[in-house]
Amino acid sequence: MLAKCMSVQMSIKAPFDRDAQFAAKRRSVILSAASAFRRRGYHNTSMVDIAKSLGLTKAALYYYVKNKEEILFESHVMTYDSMDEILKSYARTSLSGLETLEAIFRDFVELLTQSGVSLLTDVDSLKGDWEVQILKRRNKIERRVVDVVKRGQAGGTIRAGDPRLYVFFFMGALNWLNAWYDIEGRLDANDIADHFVMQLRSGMAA
Amino acid sequence: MLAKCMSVQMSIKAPFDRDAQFAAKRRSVILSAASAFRRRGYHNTSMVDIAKSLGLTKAALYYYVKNKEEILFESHVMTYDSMDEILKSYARTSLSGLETLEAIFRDFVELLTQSGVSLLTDVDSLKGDWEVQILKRRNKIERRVVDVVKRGQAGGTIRAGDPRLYVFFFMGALNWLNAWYDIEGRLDANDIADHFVMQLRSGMAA
DNA sequence: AATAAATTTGACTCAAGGTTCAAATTTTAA
DNA sequence: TTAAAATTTGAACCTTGAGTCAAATTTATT
Repeated sequence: MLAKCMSVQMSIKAPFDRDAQFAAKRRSVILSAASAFRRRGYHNTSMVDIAKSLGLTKAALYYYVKNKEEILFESHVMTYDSMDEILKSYARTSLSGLETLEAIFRDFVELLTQSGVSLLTDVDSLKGDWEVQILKRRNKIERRVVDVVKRGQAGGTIRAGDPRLYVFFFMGALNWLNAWYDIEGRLDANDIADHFVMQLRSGMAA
Repeated sequence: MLAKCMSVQMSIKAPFDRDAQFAAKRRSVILSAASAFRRRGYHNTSMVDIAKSLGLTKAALYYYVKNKEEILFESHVMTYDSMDEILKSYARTSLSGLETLEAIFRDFVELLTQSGVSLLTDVDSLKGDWEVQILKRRNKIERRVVDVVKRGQAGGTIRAGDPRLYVFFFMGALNWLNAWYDIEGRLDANDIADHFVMQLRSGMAA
């Protein structure tokens, strides 16, 4: 924790390596933990588990992180950052509403199958402000996707119906991915993405 | 626990009330807990919480139940029992594959929104044989639904494609229901069922 | 009313696992 | 080579919550 406090004052002189290395290690702590959370769940993953998978000791983790809850929080943040970026990349697209939705959904599926990032459901284990922040971000993302659906409906590419229900429906599919993806090893990530997008399209096209 | 052991020997003489009452109370312990698990998650729900919501003391719960894990196990069992029943009721139907699937899905949605029963995701918190049993039941149900999809494909009512992926897709939607249903109070359970079935149909029809 | 069975409780034990910290070790820079 | 900073550790601490049990209380039976 010292390192992080120092870094602000030292950043003028300190070589970039320092901070970068610290950040990289911190990041890998969170990613490694996130992957364990996804498979075994937050409460079934102990700090010792996380530490061992990195060749460290439990105590060492606290050099990078305030506490276990912060790890959960940060892993959510990472996921939402990636999703925000995806959404942003389609902000001024010339694609139709439906096409945009398809593209976003495909990127989401790829995000969750390819990278280590995962959609996390243990929001209830976050307390107070942390929980609030994460729920806000989730809502923000859902709202943005809902807007795309509305655009598609206005433009006539997406069928009528409560936009929120459309979004909930396929966000659920996305979420469920975590429960079986790495288990059914024989399914190819691309096949999944193709199928899901196909089902999204035929389920929503006007 | 005595009561349960006795009941076997005493069942000849004992008035039905006794066992029935015990079973009813045990059942309500499990239902009440399941509902809390659904909202807050298994690990965020303590035995004290469960007890309080029934006007009891933690210790009293152990009169009806071996331990906390058994509650989780039994609540899964209850859900799967209900689903089995739904599946069974369409075993010898004359409906097409697609129509059968729609009907099943509608019943599933209603099961999860109307009754206290919930689809539970905390399987990882079950250990050893208990986990195995529950996973077996889940697989069995998924396999049966997959069979319906295959039947629909064979009969030409459902489009081609990996049947498992179809099932995973809408089982995910079903599952995600738990995450937002009772929060968004303004959505009517029937509207949800209607929408979901509509999206299922248009997403899978040949 | 009296007795037995069923049900509930308060007070306790116990283990798991998150967190802390001073000391040891390693890395970096002069 | 050496001193300061960064990183890691072992050994404890501490909180939470599951599970136990003998005793108290309630309910049913004669």
